[in-house]
Amino acid sequence: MDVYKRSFRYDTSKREEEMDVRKGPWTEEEDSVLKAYVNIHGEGRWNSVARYSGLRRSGKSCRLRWLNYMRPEIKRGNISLEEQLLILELHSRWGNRWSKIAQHLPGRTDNEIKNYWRTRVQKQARQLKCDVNSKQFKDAMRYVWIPRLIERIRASSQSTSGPPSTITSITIESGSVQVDPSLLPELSRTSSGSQVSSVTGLTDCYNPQSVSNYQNNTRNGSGFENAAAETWGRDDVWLVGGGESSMETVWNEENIWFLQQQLHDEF
DNA sequence: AACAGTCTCAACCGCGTATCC
DNA sequence: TGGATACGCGGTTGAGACTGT
Repeated sequence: MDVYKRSFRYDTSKREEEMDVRKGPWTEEEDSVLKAYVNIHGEGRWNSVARYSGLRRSGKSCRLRWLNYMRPEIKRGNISLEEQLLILELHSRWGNRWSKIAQHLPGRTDNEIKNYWRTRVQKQARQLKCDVNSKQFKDAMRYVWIPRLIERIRASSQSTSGPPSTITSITIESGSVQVDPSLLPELSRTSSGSQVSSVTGLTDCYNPQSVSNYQNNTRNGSGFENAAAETWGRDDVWLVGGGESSMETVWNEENIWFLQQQLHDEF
């Protein structure tokens, strides 16, 4: 990569040109300089950080490095099932508002969530040969992926007594998953004002009968949806193996092939 | 072991908005 | 009020890691 390539933007880039700003991966030394500076002066005023810390980096670069990598509360490691569930739900509500979504996942950055979406979710859409924004894919998420995630969250919370989730909107207690209704209004519509809605009810929303009801209530069910309703209600169809990630479990090859058939019968 | 293809994620870019003077 | 500057967001890129042949 050309780490010294120049930008011709007017504002900060103009200054960057003048001061020979460094680009590319950060070194440990740069990290410690940034950390020391932020510890003393606090976050914000990133151009000042760049100017006075001695780093030959742009303010933007300093900000990004701090927010996405160096903040002490940054959480590392795989996105948990609860986090996946929340990302799917919040994305269905807000779309690509990554920073807004990230606000509800403590320790996760917008960049991380964006990467997760692009690498995992969009990949599934590609495999299904449909657009990630298409109704078909959204239905697949809503009626297959999300219910399976909920099922797995419940199963894992029953089988382990590990530390509670750090996600404030979803908590797991004695085998049931509690979801903050303010974040999932669509799913909590039936909870009549209680502070949390149990996913026992949420799962019910996704059983085959409910899917069928949904179809009747919206439009005459298509072949895709009818077949999906019949298939997605059956756990054994989607559970292959045991230890893999929830996505691989749900989107095994056989089922992707099946969904592809159903999706393209529609066209 | 070597190579090719794929995946992951840190970092960059451009643009829109907020703030300052 | 308007221009300059700073900040934040979403989209994109590409190097390195990983996986399959």
